[in-house]
Order: sequence, then C-alpha cells, then structure tokens
Amino acid sequence: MKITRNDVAKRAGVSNATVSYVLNGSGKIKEETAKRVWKAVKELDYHPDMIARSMSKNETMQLGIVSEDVANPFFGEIVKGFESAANNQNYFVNICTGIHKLDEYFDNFITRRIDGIFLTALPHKYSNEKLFKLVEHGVRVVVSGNVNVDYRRIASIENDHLEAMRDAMEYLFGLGHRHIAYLNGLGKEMSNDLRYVGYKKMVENLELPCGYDLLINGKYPYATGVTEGYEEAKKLMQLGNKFTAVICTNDMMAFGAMKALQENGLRIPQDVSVMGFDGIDLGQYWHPSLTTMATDKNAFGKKAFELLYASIKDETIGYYKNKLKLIERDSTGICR
Amino acid sequence: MKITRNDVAKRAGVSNATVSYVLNGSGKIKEETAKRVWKAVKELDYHPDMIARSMSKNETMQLGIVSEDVANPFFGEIVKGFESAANNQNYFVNICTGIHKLDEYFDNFITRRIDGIFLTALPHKYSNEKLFKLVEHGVRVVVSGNVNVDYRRIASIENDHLEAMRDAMEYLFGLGHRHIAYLNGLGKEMSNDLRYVGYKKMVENLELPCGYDLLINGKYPYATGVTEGYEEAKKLMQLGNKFTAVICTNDMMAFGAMKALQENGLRIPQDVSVMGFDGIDLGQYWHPSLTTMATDKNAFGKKAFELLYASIKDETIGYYKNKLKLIERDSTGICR
DNA sequence: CTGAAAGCGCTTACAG
DNA sequence: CTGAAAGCGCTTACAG
Repeated sequence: MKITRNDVAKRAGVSNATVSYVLNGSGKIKEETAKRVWKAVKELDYHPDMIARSMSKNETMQLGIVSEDVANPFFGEIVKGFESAANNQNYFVNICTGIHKLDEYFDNFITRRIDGIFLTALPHKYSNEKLFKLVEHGVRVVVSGNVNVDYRRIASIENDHLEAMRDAMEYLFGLGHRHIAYLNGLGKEMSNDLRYVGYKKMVENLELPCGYDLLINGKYPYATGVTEGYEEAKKLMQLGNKFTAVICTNDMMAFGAMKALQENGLRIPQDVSVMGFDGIDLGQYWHPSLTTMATDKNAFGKKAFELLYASIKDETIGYYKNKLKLIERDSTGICR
Repeated sequence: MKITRNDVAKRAGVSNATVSYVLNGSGKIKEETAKRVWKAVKELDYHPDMIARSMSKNETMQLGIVSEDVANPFFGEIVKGFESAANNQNYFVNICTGIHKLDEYFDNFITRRIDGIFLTALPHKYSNEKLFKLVEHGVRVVVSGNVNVDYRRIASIENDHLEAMRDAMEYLFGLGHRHIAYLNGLGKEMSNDLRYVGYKKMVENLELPCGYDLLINGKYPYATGVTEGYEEAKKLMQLGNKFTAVICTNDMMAFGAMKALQENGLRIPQDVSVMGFDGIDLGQYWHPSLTTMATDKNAFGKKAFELLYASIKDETIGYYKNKLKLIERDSTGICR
C-alpha cells in the first residue's frame, strides 16, 4: 500500500492539513508538532506525491527543453547549464530531442501542464502560431534561434551571430585572406540565420573579390553535422574557385570540412585556414586545433533558465543577446 | 478559464464519463455520440489533462533516463534510440544528466511517480539499496554498466566488453603488436569495468611481454573525456616503457590520446596504433580515422526501452548482452 | 449504450 | 496554532 499524507497524519496524531503545512513550511506550526510530523515521515519513509500536488497547485515544477540535436556537444553543454540552474530552483527538466514532429511535443507540453519550455529548435520545425497557442495554454516559453518571433511577446535568447561573423571575417581579413568561403549548414531558402546574413554583408563591406562565389548552401532545411561539413567542402573544391579560408556554420561542420580538405592534399593552415562557430571542447584536440567563435555554453543555458523563470514568476518577457569570443588556434594562419 | 472534460460534455450534451470513454476508446459508445464528442473537442480546442489522468490511473506515462554524460555523442545516440521507441508507445521521457547527486533524482522519480527509468550512470554514484527502494516504490528500472546488481531482480542491458576487449587485443596481436597499452577511464579502485578486466586477462592469455606495465589508470572514480585521454597518453609516454599500440576506454579518450601522441612526434599508425570503444560517428572524420569497437547505439537504446516496457507491462526482468563490432580504420596498422 | 458518483493525494481558504 | 472540507480534472466500477 502506498503511504500517503493521511498515514503520516494519523501516526503523528494530527490532521492532513497540518502535515501539509509542516512539509511545505507554510503556516505557523508549533515546533513540537512539527517534530512529531517529521518523525512520522521518517518512520513511514513517506514520499510526497507531486502529481497530486500539481493537481491542486496548478503547477508541475517541470520544464522542457527542446534541442535540435542532443548528440552535438554544443547543445549538451547548454542543456547542462540550463538543467543545473533549474534544479537549484527545484524544477525537473525534460529534454526533448525533437526527432519527431514538434507539434506532438507541443500538445504534450499542454497536456502534461509543463510550466515552461526552452525552445532551441529551428523555426521551420514549428509555426509561431503554435508557439502562441502554447503560451495561451499557460506554458511559458523562451526561444532561441528564431529571428522572426516577436520578442516582445516571447522571451528569447540569441547569440549575436551578426557581430560574431563580422569579427570572424575581419580576423581572417587581417591575416590577409581575400577569398573566404562560407559553408552554410542551412538550405538556400533559409535566410533567417544571421551567420549567413552576416557573411554576405561582410563580403560587401570588405569588398572581397570572391563575391558570393564561395558561398555553399546546405541541405534544406538544416543539417550541420560532420558529414555535411565534409560534403560541402567537397562541393567547394569542385567549384574550382580560388579560396584561402573557410568559415563553417559550426565546429562539427568544420571538423568534416578539414577532413575533406586534407584528403585533397591541402594543408591547414598553410594552404587554407578553417574556422568554426560554437567553441566545443573537442576543437582544441583536433589536428590541427580549431579556431572558432565561442559561446560560453554553460552561461548561455543558465541565462535561458533565468529568462524562463522570470517569465513564470512575474510574466516578464526578457531578451538576451549573447556575445561570442574569438578563440585563435592552429587551424588559421597568415594568407600566403 | 481552462477547458475541461465537463465543458466538452456539456457542449456535446453527454456526461463526463462518456467523454472519457470516447477519448480513450474504452467502452462502446454509439458512433453518432462519439462524433458529437469529437466535434466539441475540436471546437473548444480541448486538451486532456495528463496530471489528472495520472492521478486516477496511477501511471504517469513518463520515463526517465539517467545518463552519465549527455555531452558525449555516444550517449546522445543511445538516448535518441530510447526516446524514439518510447515515444512510439506514448511515453514521454525525462533525460537526467546526473550532474547532481543521484539520490535526489531517485527521490524525484518516486515523488513524481515516474513509471520507469533507464539508468546508465556508473554504480559508484548510487547504492544498490537505493535502487531497490526505487523498485519497491513502483518505479521500474533497467540498468546498464552495473555488474554488481543482481540481474534476476533488476532488468539490465550490458555491452559485452569482455568479448570486445578480447577481439580488440587479438586484432592488434594479429597485426604483430606485443606491447599494447590500455588507457583506463576509471580509477584504480574501480574494477567493475569489464574492459579493464578483459585487458588484464588478455595480457595473460597472449603472454604479452609488457605485462601490466602499460596499464594507465584514470582519475577516481571516472572520467572518460578527451582531456583524460590526452593526459593519460602523456603519462604513458613519461613512463618510458616501450609500446606500439594503445587501447582507450572510449573514442573520446582515443581522440585526446592521439593528440598527445602526435604532439610528441609519434605518427599514427606508423609509430603507434590507437583504438577506442563506442564507435561514435566523429571517429571516421578524425585524422587519422579511428579504429574502434562499435556499439549499435540506436539499437541499444531501443532494446533498453523494450526491457523497461516489458518490466512495466508484465513484471518481466529481462537481461540483454550487446555485442560490439570491430570497425577497422586508419589509426591502426601493422607493427614495425 | 450512457450517467451519477466515488476516488486518486494533495492544498488552502475558512473556522474555531 | 490546528482541523474539516471543498476542489483540482480525470477514470471506472456500478446501475440503469
């Protein structure tokens, strides 16, 4: 038989309500009564029932995090930062990999009365309409990677990819590079990634002679794994245009790209410089180690939770723009 | 105002119970009545409340998966396989990173009435006693990586590391290697990892002249990231003993080890062969690509779910031993 | 084939 | 300072 509050109450010789007050620290209960209650709890090995609590409190203390790709260490680190901060406030977090249609997840969040979610999936996977529906049903949302959402209605946290791309391009420019390629993890039609936008802008600003000839788009809608980096680098080489540096949408792609370039006898960085985005740990062990625009992933996840928490507690719709930092390593060098 | 079953019932002109029967497909309801109910559901945009359902059904349809290190792609893939299979049976899965003390999580599982968990964390993080307590409280468990647990009481799934290590050693032996090092991700005191046991056994069986001189233990209790591989390889070199091949506890460690070896001017595989365990995708893009003992991660995760499901549905305590497969790539070669 | 009603285990205003 | 009781939104035997 399951031990309930009633059992505890009986054993402690008090009422149901008193047990609640003691356990939740609400109400003022005589210390001596409280002691009896705690004693009964221990003796019976009583575990409160959160389901029943959720029922009456109308909050579940559960949060969801929808992440595009848990197998990418980049997201893994963010998730850790988020979860750690959430646990400190007694939230339990559900991680959803987004393999299935997100619509199903969204319905699940409503049906399970999840208090809030952190949504890092790409916008093409869901409609903003669905997002608002979620909010209407009482699920708080913090979004990342969706430039089209109205940030006055939905809290959001973004990497400042525009600025980061500018820094990356200026860095390579400073090393003498004028033929800089960009391997885009997104399909052609997806113009909502600011790295893409930033790249095109910087090609103009720096008046690069290559123009857009070195821009390789990926699979629609989105694929940024090692494999894609490898394949896009192959495509770039097949084009036959001159290039001396390659920027990739993320580090994983950069790993794949390096592999392809090396297989073709190109030395890094002597013949071609390569850089990525994200700053995952692995980059420093790659051969050669990877220059990258790094995000402080732990802080990012923590900040995401804080925005969500603020949204739950006092309806605050926050917005946070995260700055990336250049980490210079061995995969980039002076243009010869 | 929240829309409930009562609202639907009223609108459809039926009772509360009838709505339940229709939505759950239980009971025999006239088709024409059912239609009215579904119509009302649509019109009101009604979402059933799982919390209330859990309350009366005494099942939450939530599963937990406790994974040592979500940032390692190896676990990420397993998680995906598990989650995918679970979703097909309408389960929702919570992924727990195990950053905090697992005891807290365990209490959480009870308190939240999680139907079952897949526990892949290392045994030193929890006591078997705690595990049994979980089961007593109605939480089903499938465990992995705990050789000490009684597999007649707790369902489990294990990689056949003993056999895999034998295959790995015989493979290297066949290439002519007689001085084979093992970089162990676990601390000295942890003898419950079968790779470690298998290594020592094979050193004996093959009568390797190196004996145990090339066995490097890791940090207590457990650390198998790139960094550890790097550091242990350094230690190995400092020892000054002759070695021509290196086996690592997992692929991530192998990456770090390769880096350290290369930094010391050793060529892979010309001067030293390196292999890992796991078979993560990244291995094929490394430079040189990594020879490894691979697990079918998706299948592993799926199987884990099936064991858990069987345990929930009909109290079956299953056991499954997973076979690894040698993937030969460029990081290993004939001993010169 | 359908409805009235008890029950799941908590919380919390309201009395006292 | 403590208790009796209503309520949270479902499910499901039991009647009819």
